[in-house]
Amino acid sequence: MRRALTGEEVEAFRARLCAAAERAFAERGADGVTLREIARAVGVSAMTPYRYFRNKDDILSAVRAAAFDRFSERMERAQASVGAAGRKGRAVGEAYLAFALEEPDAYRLMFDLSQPDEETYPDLARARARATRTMTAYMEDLVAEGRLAGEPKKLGLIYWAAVHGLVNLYMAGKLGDEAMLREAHATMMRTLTRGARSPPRSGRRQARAGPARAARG
Amino acid sequence: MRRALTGEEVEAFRARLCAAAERAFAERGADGVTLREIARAVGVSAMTPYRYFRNKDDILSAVRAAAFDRFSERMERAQASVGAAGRKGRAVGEAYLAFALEEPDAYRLMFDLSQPDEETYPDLARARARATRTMTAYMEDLVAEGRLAGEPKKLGLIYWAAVHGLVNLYMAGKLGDEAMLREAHATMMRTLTRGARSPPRSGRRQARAGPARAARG
DNA sequence: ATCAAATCTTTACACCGTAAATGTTTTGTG
DNA sequence: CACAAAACATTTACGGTGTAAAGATTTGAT
Repeated sequence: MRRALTGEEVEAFRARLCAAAERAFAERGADGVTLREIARAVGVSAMTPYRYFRNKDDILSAVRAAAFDRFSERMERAQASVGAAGRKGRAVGEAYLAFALEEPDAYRLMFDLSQPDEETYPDLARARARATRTMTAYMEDLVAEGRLAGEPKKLGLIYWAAVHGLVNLYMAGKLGDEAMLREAHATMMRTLTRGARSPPRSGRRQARAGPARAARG
Repeated sequence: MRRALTGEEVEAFRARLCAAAERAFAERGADGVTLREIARAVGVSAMTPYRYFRNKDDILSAVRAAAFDRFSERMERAQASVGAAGRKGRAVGEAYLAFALEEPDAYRLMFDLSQPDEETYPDLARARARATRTMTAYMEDLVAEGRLAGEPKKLGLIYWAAVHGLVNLYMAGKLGDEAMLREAHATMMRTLTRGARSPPRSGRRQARAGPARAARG
């Protein structure tokens, strides 16, 4: 019988299809893209992609998962590249912005709420969960060192949500140019950090050490 | 010749089409909806909607504009319903959350970045601009009263962006249930407000009066 | 050489958006 | 009343879509 493709070959072809799909999505948006068009770009007949992906949503979810993974890797590298916990916040924030600005189409795709439920795409769910973990992980250090007060996970989500919202508004054209985005981001980070630094009742400078229990435990 | 429809009649029919479109969008998402299906729902032939809207994007943009207007009205009512500027922040924040929770589909549609550029849909652009104004307007009062320090417009955008991001994460399923969202929202508001309250270098309680110049002009 | 599985292509179908042609109703004019 | 014509609505037509099913082709094992 005809030799079955090795796992590597299959992966390579899936990657080629994904690459073509990614380019197409970047140009024409998720729903403006055609499976036939992707097939043409790869130089294969219209139905061949169905051998490698269940359907169009499947290929889309693969592209999205890959984007989440690139994102996570970048965030993880940003965290690893600085030693002091106190500088991780800035490093992560800047990496986040850099990703959104360098890969706006990927970013849009990642957080596009109108895309199908990811419950049926475990790879996408996994990639997304990793991103969530990455975005909240470094908060543990910051809280442990007493630089921020609160529940680390919740704090991480709040920071993440805030920046995510800012990028969204920027992409919707409500924030002017890139410089405005950067300035708003800096202000936002400063504001959040100042607000999360001290315990609720006292305005004094926060001591450097101590577990700094959260206000609402 | 046949009597021309009055403006009211035209508007009424447009409204019926929009209502059907809105329901359809809510069930199947913006791109999963068919013009023919909308026509069927209204009980009219497949091409009739083209008499009332240029094309599918046109009807979609009308639905989105209407959603923005409902949103703006709600925010404006929330601001008008409280007298003291100091309570406007909470009122607006709660109204925002209430809208997003009561009309999640409308909310999703409003902020769907994968929808076509609104440059060609002036009604949508206008409705969106009104929402932006509404979301930043009450910050003027808060800064004028010395409750917050900074440039009001930028502050407003930051608050808005933060809440928007939180709702986005919630809708992406990253925030658990509604109670989690509300708690995260409360924490976020508290954190932002504490961070924006005092001038940068001093931890002392902010005086009640005074123009409170922003840190960066 | 033949077989049969793996791979790829072609065909087929229902549906889509929408342009153009066609039909239908209503009303002012003769 | 007849009728032209405008306004409104429908039908038809076309190229494109996602994808199921059938057909064709390749290729290692026998």
